[in-house]
Amino acid sequence: MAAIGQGPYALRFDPTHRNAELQQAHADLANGQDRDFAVAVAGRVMTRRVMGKLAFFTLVDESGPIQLFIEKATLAAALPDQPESFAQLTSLVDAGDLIGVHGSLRRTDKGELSVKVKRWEMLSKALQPLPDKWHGLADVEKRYRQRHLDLIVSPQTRETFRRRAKLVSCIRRWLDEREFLEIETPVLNAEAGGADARPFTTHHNTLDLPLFLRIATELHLKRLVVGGFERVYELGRIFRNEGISTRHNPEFTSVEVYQAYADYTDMMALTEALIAEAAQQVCGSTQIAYQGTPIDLTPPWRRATMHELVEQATGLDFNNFEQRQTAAAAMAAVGLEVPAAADSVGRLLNEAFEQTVEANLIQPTFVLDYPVEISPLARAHRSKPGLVERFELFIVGRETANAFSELIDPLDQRRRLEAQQERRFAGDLEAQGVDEDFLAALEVGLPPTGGLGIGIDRLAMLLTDSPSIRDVIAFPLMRPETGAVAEAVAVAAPVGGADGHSG
RNA sequence: GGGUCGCUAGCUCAGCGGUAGAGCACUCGGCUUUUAACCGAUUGGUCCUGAGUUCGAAUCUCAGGCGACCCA
Repeated sequence: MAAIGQGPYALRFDPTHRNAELQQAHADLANGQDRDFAVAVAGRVMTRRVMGKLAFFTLVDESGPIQLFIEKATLAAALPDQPESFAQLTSLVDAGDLIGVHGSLRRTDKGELSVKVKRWEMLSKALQPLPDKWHGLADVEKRYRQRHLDLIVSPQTRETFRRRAKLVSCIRRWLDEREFLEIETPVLNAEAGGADARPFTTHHNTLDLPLFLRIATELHLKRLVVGGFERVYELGRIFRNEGISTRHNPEFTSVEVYQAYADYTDMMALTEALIAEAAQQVCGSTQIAYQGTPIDLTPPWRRATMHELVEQATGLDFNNFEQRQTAAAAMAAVGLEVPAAADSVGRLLNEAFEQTVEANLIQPTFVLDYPVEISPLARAHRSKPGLVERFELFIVGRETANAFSELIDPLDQRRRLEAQQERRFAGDLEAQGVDEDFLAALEVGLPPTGGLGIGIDRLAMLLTDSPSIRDVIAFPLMRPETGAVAEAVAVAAPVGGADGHSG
């Protein structure tokens, strides 16, 4: 590189066009014709075809590819003082390098719109070769661990993350337009509440304080509603210390929405409208396909109570059961498992639901009216004893949203959280504790409020037709490869006081 | 947590008890209409790790690592 008087890593370059713009604007150029139109484009060289004094490269920018028509005579005429420009371009530039070129347009005899190169410069030299240009990255593990390579060689991966970005911005826009205010709440908390899940733990050095990463944004958002913000939301990352599967990543993204003076029926309407709009924006239709199955997201969606669905699936009417033992016997009689941890009729109902109904809810379905035992933050149902005003939305058998008429009675809330805390003391690591700051806020007065949480990753899977949550998370959590573990431990252990850039 | 499968060159893969291979990429040479360019030559290896069986192990056995999928 030194031989041609420039370094391998340029400072900057000014492209005049994106490749796709050129393809579109000059679609009328006939085969074999030149167009004296000055352009500069930049991108990554993906393929090279050199044949003596003529060469064709494919240059890809974010918008797509364009061919470079590289003719020795053209380069020599444009740069009479640099007779070696063609030889340098064809010998020094490899597939994978980022270059910028200036030239005019020409459509080749074979019909490929090309930039006829007059000048070129190396913008960034690649030291590592690209994956196989034909097969790409087939190894799933490498795709996740080296996502940058996956993005370079897989248009499908690029499209997935474009769609995810569009989904997120669409949700924010939709809520902003309806005067919901996005307020960021703490990730680090002394108490992890708002959901049943094991939290990650960390530690604040100066305060010598154990802290938990949030498992939900619920409690803080409701405190903001107490404070007078009648419509709030937060779209952000939450963390749950649980296993990894095609549907679970330890950090994932949710949007929680709270609307004062609303109840769970209002949240149902909101959920339908928001997700239908997102599908329309991201997929161009509310009728989509997921892994070959047609999914119709056109509102209104099916609504059914948990009791109805379980009865349809099993023949068991849980309204008839007052004792756990009776319900357990009935479940066993129809061949369902009866876990010991499910210590009430309500928990058994939920078990029966999970075992027999959940996976079959393919089309969007609102499942209504959950047992109070598994819903400590939801308001008691207005007419059904033992139940709460709660729904979960299922699509392709997966829980995609969860909403309640929020529990606003501070005394009832305290009793519910204390019951949860007892379960925690009894060994249930996912049970919540009592958050006194939250309860104190409720005592000031939370208006009647509807609350909703949507799992962004699962929605993104649906709208990008992705079979695994890792396909919609750019850098999913992976166990370090062998060797990296010992190294990481060695680096982490002895450090004290050096805080890097955070000061 | 259990089961199944995978791990060989930078990438995609073959080899399955007897000298570690192919295509692409890289390097060199040739070529003015290619687009998986082509032709010729060269180069490239911790066969995931360790132990065992064997005259001999990428191959068989065991243990471990990482991953994928299914189940709980």
